Amino acid sequence: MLGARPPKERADAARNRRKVLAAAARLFAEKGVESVSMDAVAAAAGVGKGTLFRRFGDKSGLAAALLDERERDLQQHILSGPPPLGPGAPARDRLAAFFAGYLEYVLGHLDLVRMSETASPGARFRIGAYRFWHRHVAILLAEARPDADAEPLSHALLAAVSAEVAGVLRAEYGAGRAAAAVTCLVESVSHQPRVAHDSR
Amino acid sequence: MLGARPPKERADAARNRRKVLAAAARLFAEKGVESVSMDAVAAAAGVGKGTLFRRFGDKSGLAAALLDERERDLQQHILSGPPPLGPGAPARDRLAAFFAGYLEYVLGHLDLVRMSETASPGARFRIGAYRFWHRHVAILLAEARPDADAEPLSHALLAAVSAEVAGVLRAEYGAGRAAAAVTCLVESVSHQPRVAHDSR
DNA sequence: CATGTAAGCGGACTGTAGTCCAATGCCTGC
DNA sequence: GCAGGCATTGGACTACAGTCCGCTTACATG
Repeated sequence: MLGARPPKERADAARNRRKVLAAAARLFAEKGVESVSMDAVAAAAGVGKGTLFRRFGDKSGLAAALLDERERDLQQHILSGPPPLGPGAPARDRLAAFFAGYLEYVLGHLDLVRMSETASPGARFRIGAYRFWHRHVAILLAEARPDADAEPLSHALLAAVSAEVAGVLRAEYGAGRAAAAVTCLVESVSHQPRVAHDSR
Repeated sequence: MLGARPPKERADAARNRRKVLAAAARLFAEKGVESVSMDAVAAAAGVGKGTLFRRFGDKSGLAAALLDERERDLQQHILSGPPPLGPGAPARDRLAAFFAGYLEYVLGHLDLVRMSETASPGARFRIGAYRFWHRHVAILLAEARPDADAEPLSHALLAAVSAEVAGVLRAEYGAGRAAAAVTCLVESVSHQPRVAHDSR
């Protein structure tokens, strides 16, 4: 079986991981994500810098780890919650519900998500969670718009709810108009277009 | 009058600006944008680091300055070139033409554009050129979709052709499918939707 | 041409992300 | 219970972006 739990985590490693996450959560809440350095996190957690980086890779990895729980929550709702977010509703409605929910999630943790997406170039697309969202959207989109190329189109749609863009939308127009614009975008794309009028 | 050419540029300053731009262009072409440090640019140009930063603000500013000429070219075509990129075609067609042209521009200078957008957080939205593209798209969109909130929606559309997203699209699906997806997105959004069937 | 002055200059300095490797101590097999 | 191997550790180290400020020099003015 593939899920043979690769090796195993040593006890001191697990302890350090918990210490780091606790310290990071506290510091980020206290001083704001931007102004907390990795040195500060390491010092507050009482571990060395090397440990921090070995475990989380880089700053975006640390942010992703902190977001993990919230993400799983949304993922659960998608996989087995009530419609329209969960299964059972038409693809169009599930798409709209997902984007609304995801936008809310991003705006609720804007700084953390931004860091997880921008700390290193292209970080956003390598995070495991992004692959999940992309897959979900692509599957629904393929159903709603069988004429379109769902995979690249899904990346294009998800671009609109990246932390940077979501942040600008809310800052410039407020949360309400931001959400409405995203919904409009998603509904426009998930509608099957009229058949071309010169369809021979 | 406002356009009174604010102060004026000192001769040595102009000379240094040219030296920096030439050196940066050469270094970037030689070694790749990512692996050239600002120190290296300053050294190659024979100026101090302070000069470099005073003039261009930060690394994204330097990249933007190098892209300036190409950008003006596209802007010219939009403002006074032949349709559908220039004026004279229906808004929907102009939108599609703009996004196709802009995607080509981004992919043609991917590393430079990426740096201009990501060197500092939110840099993309502060660059003067972005404001121009956004304005252009918003005006066309307001015409094609008077029912929609054109300004935030334009940000959402432009997100799909950011350097990060465009790069991933081309890397994963090739330039052809990337362009097709962007076109599909834009056309979907710029089509007036069917009137809701329960329109009372 | 002489002079005042402010724009411009440059490089030392700071703070941060991320790397590296010798020392440590956890776990496994006996 | 013990020993030996190897994952883990931690902090010194590197490289880089961006700041600061005392010195220089181009230009306007008389």
